[in-house]
Formats: sequence, C-alpha cells, structure tokens
Amino acid sequence: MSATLPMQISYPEQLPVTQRRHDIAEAIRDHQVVIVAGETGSGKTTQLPKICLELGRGQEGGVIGHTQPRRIAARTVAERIAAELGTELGQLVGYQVRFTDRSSAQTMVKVMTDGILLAEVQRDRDLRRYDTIIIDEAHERSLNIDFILGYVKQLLPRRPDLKVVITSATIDPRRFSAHFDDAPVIEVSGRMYPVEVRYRELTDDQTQGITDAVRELLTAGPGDILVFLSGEREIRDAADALRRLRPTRVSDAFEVLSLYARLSSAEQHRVFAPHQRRRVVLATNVAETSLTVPGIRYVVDTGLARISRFSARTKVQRLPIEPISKASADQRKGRCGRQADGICIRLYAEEDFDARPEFTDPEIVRTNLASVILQMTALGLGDIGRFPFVEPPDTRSVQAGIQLLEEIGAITSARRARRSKPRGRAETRMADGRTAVSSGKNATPALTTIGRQLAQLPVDPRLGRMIVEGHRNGCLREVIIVAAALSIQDPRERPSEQQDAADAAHRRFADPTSDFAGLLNLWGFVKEQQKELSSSAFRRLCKTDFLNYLRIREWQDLDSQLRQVSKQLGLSLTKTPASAEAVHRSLLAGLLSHIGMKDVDKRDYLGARGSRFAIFPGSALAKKQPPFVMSAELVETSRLWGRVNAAIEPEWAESIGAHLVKRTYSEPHWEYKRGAVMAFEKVTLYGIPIVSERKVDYGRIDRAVARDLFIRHALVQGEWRTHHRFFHANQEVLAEAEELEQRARRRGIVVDDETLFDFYDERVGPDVVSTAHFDSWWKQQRRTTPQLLEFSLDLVVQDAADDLSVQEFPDVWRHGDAAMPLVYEFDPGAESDGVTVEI
DNA sequence: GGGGACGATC
Repeated sequence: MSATLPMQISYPEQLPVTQRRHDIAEAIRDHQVVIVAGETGSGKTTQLPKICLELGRGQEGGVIGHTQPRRIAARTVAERIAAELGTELGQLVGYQVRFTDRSSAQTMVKVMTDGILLAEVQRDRDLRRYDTIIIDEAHERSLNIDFILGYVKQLLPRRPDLKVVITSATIDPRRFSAHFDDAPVIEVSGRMYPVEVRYRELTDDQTQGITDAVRELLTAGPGDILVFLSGEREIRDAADALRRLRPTRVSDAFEVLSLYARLSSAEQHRVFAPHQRRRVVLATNVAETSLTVPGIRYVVDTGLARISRFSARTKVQRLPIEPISKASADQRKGRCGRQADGICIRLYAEEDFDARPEFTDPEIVRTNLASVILQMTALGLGDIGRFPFVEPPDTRSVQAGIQLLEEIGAITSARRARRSKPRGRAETRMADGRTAVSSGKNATPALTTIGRQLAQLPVDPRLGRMIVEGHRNGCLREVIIVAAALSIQDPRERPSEQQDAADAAHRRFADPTSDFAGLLNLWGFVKEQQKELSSSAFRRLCKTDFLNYLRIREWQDLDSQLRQVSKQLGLSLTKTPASAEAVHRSLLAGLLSHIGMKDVDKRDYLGARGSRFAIFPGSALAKKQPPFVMSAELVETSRLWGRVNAAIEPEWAESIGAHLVKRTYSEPHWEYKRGAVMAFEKVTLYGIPIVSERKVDYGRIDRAVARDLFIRHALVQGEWRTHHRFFHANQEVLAEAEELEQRARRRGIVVDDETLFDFYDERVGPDVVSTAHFDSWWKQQRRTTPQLLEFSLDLVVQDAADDLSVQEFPDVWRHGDAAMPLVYEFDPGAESDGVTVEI
C-alpha cells in the first residue's frame, strides 16, 4: 500500500460517537464482531471507518469494506469520510456502486452498496481483500443484508483475522448480537429533539383525518409537515383535499408537495429546493429511509404502507396495504425532531399502536427467494435449511424458489432426479455432461449449465433466462435490451399534471401486440436521437418526450454491462436484426408461469395454477386483448395485474416448457382412412390449456391400447381396405359361417369377436398399432409362417354347431326345370324372415 | 373501465 495514513485522525467533537470512540476501538480490538447501535446523527457511519483506520486496519492486511443499502448513500458517505480525512475521493477513501468504481490500489476504506459486496463474494469466497467489514444500517434487513449477515457468520471461522462491525438503529441490537454469538453491543446516543406523539384515531375517512391533522399542526407553530401515506392514489386524494382547504390566516397558507419514488426527478427535486412558504409534503415510504426531507417539524402518520409479500401458495407477488410495525412508526416519527422539537400525529389509537408487531418482517421472509437460492447454490453453500440466517425463510418459500429455478431450467433437484430414475440411485445427467448424484431428501439442488450462467448475470433469474435463450435463438442483442429495461425503473415519466400528454408521447413507440416490442422501438428512437443531437439537445428532447434522462442512461449502462457479461459467458451477440418471433420465444423462456389464456366472458386471463389476471391499463394490450399472452410482471394490488405483456402463440410455450407441460388424451378411436388409431391431445402448462384438441397418432402414446384398437377395428371388424390374402380369405370363412346362421335359424354359430380378437392378439407382433406397422411386420413374418393369420372354419364356428353344415340348406329350390334361388334370413318379425324363393 | 411501496447486482 502506497497511501499513507494522515498522522492525526480527528473526530468532530459534537458527534455522540466521538465520546465512545475508545470503547468502540477497544471492542473491535478484542472481538471479532462488534455491534454498534445508534440513531441517525450519532456519526457512526462516518466515524467507524476512521476508528478502524486508527486501529491499523485497512492498511497492510487488507481494505476496510463498508456497505450501504443505497447507491446515493454509498457515494455521499465516501465523500464525507474523504473530506474529513482531508484526502481526495478515490484515493485513500473510495466507493463502488453499479457502473461506477471510484476506488484504487491506494484505497483503504471502500464504501459500496451491499449488492457490490455480494457480487464480490462470487469471485473472492473468503473476502480476502478485506480485513474489516462494516455492515451499515443492518436494521433495514434487506435481502442483501440478511444474506451478508449469514454469509459472514459462516465465514468467521475461516477468517479469524477478519473484523466485522454491524451497525444498527437502536431498535434491536440484541438480535444481531445473538446471531454473532453474543457479540458486544455498544450503544451510541443519537442527537434528537423530543417528539410529542398525539394519537388521533380516524373517525371519518383517511383524507379527512389528514386534513384535520394538518389543520391542527398549522396552529402548533411554524415548520413543514411531512405526511406518510401508503401510495400514489392516496397521495393524490389527500393533495386534492388539502388544496381545497382554505386557511383562515395568511400565516397558515401552505403549499402541497408529493413525494414518491416513481415521481419524475424534477418533481422530486422541488422537495429539496429552498422555499419561503410553509409546506405539506405527502410522501410514501421513500421518505422513511431513502430520502430525508429537510426542515420537517411535524409528521402525520397514517400508519399504513404497501408491503411486498410473496405468496408461496400462488407464487405471486402481492402489494397489500398493511398497518406498519412499531419500529417503522417510530422511524416515521423520527423524521421530525432532527432540528428542533417536533410533533407526530398518528391517525390511529394508542392501543392500536401497542398491539402492532415490534418490527417489519425482514424482506427474506416476504420475498421470492429464487435469486438467493441460485446464488447460494452457485457458491456451493449447501443445504439452504442449514445456512445461518438471522431469521430463516419459511420452507414453503424455499420450495417455491426452487420450483421457479426448475421452471427456468437453472437447477435439477434431487426430487426430480429420483422421479426420473425410480430404480437405483438418483442420478441426473447434466447438460454439460457432468452427473449430479443426490442421495437424500435434503440434498441440495444441482446447478445446470443454464443455472451457472444465470448466477453470473446481474439480473433477476427470469430475465437472465431470457438472455440465455436469446443467444440460442440468435436475438441476444434485442433480448438484452428488453431484459435491461425490465430490470430498471421505467424510463418513461408520467407527471400527474400531464398524464395525457405523456401517454400520447409514449404511444408513438407502442406496438399493439407487444409491450416488449414497444421497448425496442423506444430504444431505437433514443439511439437515433442521440446520434443526431448534441448531448444538451438530447436532454431537452427527453424532457419534452417525457423520458427520464438518468434512467435512459441507466438502461444503456445496463445494456452494455449485460453485453459484456454475456460475452464472458460465451453468449454471442447478433449483428443482424432478429425476428419478433425469435425475441418473444426467448422472453417466454423466462415467463413460462406468467402466461395467460383469455377468458372471453370475464375480460381477463386464466393464469398459472388457476389464477386469474388482468392486463394493466397502461399496457398496449389493454384495449385489444389477444387470446394468449405472457406477462413480465404479475403483481397483485387491487387485483392481479399483468404489467408488461405480449401476445404469444401457445405452441411456443409447449416447446419451451416441454419439461413442464402435462398431456392428456381422450377418445382414442380407429380411423379407417388413416389406418391408424388417433386420439385427441390436450396440453396444459400450469393448468392452462395451451392446446385443447389436437388429433394425434395414439400408437406413439399408448402402444397397448392402440394395438388393441387396431386388432379390433382393422382385423376383427374388417374396417380396412387391404389386399392381404389372409384378410380376404378370413372374410370368406366368416361369410360362410354367417350364412350358416341364417339358414339354420340359430344365433351363436359364429364365434364372438372376442375369440377372433384373441386369435389375432396371440399372433400379431407387439409393435403393430396401425396398418402401416402391420404391413411392415407382416412382410417379414409371412415369409416363415404364411398361414399364421388364416382362420379355419373350425375357429369361427362354435362347438355346438358342429353337426350343422351349409349343405343341409340348399341354395336353390328346384321345381321341374326351374331353379329358383333361395335366400335365408334369420330376422324374426321382419317380412323377409325365413326362406325366400326368388321367382 | 380499470392504475402498483421501496431498494440492489457479477
């Protein structure tokens, strides 16, 4: 390391963490894991890396890694630490987030998103480049944080030299301490002013409650008000009501601002702009952790939020509005009182608050685990059930994740392997030629070649699957563009005041049968304009066309990243434009359980596992709904919506989902014209009939039944036009026997069909299921046994009829010289019954 | 006709 540590590291006197820095240093020196608990403003985020530096860490032995849950935070934290150490960013202190790496060989403190650290695990299993890892904001319990906490836990014995510092809000440091075998907890006080909590249980609707609370706070003194709501619609309703509120005093005048993540950047920025008039900011959960609204003295908390939940039963993501936890409510409360005393009005009863759960469920118990399981399997972490999670996910969600990975062909599970080879040990032939052997019920799933590729692609497994298939179908270029678009936030903006104008601007790119094709159109437009326009003119164009410039850039950055990784994986980019069908077939490889069949009566779609979904109104397919669709995203809110969709041919799903489809057959029957047994095939994928009545050759489906029907119809009943000698000879023998029945006026002389069936069944080859099969078999067979299939009269005439003979019933009645033919018929009741002389 | 919280990546 060529960088040198500044001789003296100083700590801002006013920060609470500064008072405890010797205790913290001592704890880190004496323990492998230390928990530091403290509220925002305690200074832990910026000062901990400095304490570690002073302990001599981050120097010869390795780097001090410092993770943040958000990219912006990673950058600003690095900037602050660099500034406090009096160095330039990118030298002693650096940071890395996706697409941006500002760290160097001199870097001693590397701030990064937790996603970057996880990505590094794939290449550096023991995280050897770090001698210290600080996991900041661990209380947020994101999927990444929980995975890191588990990973670090099992890493500690292998890396006794590694120091780990977990920082958390003061809410529950003991949980982390317990996870790390009673690691010491150091609590650092925050710098907070007291916040008075007032409970104002709703008596009317929510909007009324909000306006009442705002009115109450307007009289409490100067300062801005932050209102927490569950979503965009609620924000709009409240904004409308608040704008109608006419303050009685001039000093009570206020402006209303909205704040949520999907808001255009310009609208978001208004919140941070300096202002004169008092403000009411209506916000979603973005304002709880991600964004800090300055100057807030008052908070109004509806106590509700949309929480993402994954249903292991329906395998669908849901976004229900739920009461928030105590921890979350306190976090909201804490958003005032950072600069002075504050007041927080909760629009629910105190008893309601008391009855709420302490903490929000960590993401790992609420989310689709496919990606985590894929990463863990790629890392060879073994049984998911034995991984040291702070809070293990439910077995059913683990199963659901495994099932999804099986759907996209990323893994072959032990279960499946056993089923396909019922005898002997479970063994699966892998696509790359390896053989995966699994012995027991808890055996870990085995990664396929596709799975290993997906583990390297920095996108959701479904999207990665599309990319792999895009390579196979010669349309990698297009599929990467689509997959990149699906993994970022929609670059199209729809400001509340100009929704119609925005929709009109975006409609130019729409394709009536595919939202994915619409994305490709948009991509083409953007590329073309960038080529022709100056960079500033392009930015202006983005504004007028309701496109978010930064998200367009992110889309393009991700496109290049995916191209690069694909290249490393040996996936080749196409130069020539691909057909729309190739692109959509590739997308479908990732969306097999997201297909739907139109229900004409109900105006919605029958989806996988009996679910029903509707096309989201913003989709180009909302108006004219095709018979079959696939949807990139299925999320249940007011109902289950398919957000980004395209029409598909159901047959595509049959070939791509060959490992998943179920086939049933009905009405096997003999077809005289074809000389074969046919049946109707029904093909379903997750219960969706993708083929309803396809006529198929049943001989290939069920040989025994088809052979049976062939013998009965073609040979026994004679429903066959053929020149085979035995066939005609047998017909004659039968005719003779039947004639005998007529003349003797007795039934039951001719043996029944079962006897004839048995005769053929014993002789005809086992593979003969149609006339064609018969012909080729008989061609060989008759050489050795030409009489094999010939009836004798003995065979076709019952034993009881032995004493009868056709001779006893003459054909002609002679009367003098005249010979008149006799016709026998045994049909009591009919006019022609008996013997008829034809004169 | 209808409309969805927030983050992150090899």
